[in-house]
Amino acid sequence: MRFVFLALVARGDTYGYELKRRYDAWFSSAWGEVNIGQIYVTMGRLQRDGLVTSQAVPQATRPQRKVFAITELGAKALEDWLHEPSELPSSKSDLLLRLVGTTLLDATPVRVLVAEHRQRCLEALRMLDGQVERAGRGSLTELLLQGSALHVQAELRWLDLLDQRLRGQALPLSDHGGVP
Amino acid sequence: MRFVFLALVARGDTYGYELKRRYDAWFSSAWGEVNIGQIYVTMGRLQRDGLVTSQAVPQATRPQRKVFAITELGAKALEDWLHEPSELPSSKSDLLLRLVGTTLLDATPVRVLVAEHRQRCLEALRMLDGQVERAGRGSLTELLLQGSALHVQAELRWLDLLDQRLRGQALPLSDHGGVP
DNA sequence: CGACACATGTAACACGTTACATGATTTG
DNA sequence: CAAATCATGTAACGTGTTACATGTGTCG
Repeated sequence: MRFVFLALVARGDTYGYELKRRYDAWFSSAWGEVNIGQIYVTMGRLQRDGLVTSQAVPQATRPQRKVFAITELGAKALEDWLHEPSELPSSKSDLLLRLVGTTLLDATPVRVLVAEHRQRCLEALRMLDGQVERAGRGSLTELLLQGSALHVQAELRWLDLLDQRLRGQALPLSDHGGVP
Repeated sequence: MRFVFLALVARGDTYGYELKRRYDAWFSSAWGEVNIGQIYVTMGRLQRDGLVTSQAVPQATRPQRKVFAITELGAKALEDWLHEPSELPSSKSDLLLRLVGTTLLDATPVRVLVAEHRQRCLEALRMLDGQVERAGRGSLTELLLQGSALHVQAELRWLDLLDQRLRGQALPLSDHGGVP
């Protein structure tokens, strides 16, 4: 997130309130609106780290603005970040953690939980598809939503794997090395 | 994570060091070993929140153990957590954030970055497949690794979508509402 | 007057993560 | 003796998140 805000500043000096407008213009339809407080927190941290500077700009009527500008250090950090290899998607999704939890408890209703999770995924997928259609063709929003949809589909496939196991054998798992 | 540890305690009272052994027995092949420090931090927080209690158990020779036990509150919290609807996979993957960053900068080498990202994903997928084969058939490890693989595949599909766009039009994105 | 948009900010919390400190006991 | 193992812990950091405080000017 910090780098997203840094990139937004890199598009031209701004102050917090307009930064929120920029963010929302780009991302609100896919990610929701950003909490204005978070902008000031994040920008404060970026400034602390020397990636941006700020300058107070008084205005005739309205309260003073604090205009942020990216520094050389910031531009370099951004550049570096863009070229770093990205991390793989986290292997610890919320869904996966909960099913792991169920397994650890030897809780029986795994099948039920899996079914419920699948329902929710399907539901989410329907919603995402609806949003995708409403989003402009070729828009960033469309692309972001498609990304989400693909990951939800991945979870559905994973649930299929789980189901196969649950059908095949009584206990789904076995490699815990004998420790209780 | 806190709930994973809580579930491990729910399998029977333990102390930190053995908790690490349990965790590693279940998860190290898919998630790597846990840092021992994290266990004490997490257990401390669980205790602070009343989800576990601890009791010092002196030993003949070795240093004293601090044995954790789950409380009623903890058992309830765990139960509740298991039945909560899980969150959708985060729509803000590291990869996605970086490509968004590239877009915001109007950086030209999007194609290059996409190609590099694809290489890394393919590479990761090969590694995961290798690990899956090495993992026991039907093991938890196998299931976790398959989950990761599916999400990497989702990212690859997303990269395909991106590529289609990059081929189709000069600028990949357009819905930023006209704000700079 | 009161509500609303503009504008900035802070304090606090949760969570994960790691580097480091401490000390005892066993083993080579 | 030195190193490894057992065992516990803490201080600090990074990051995201939100609830709240504060103030001005405009408009109905």
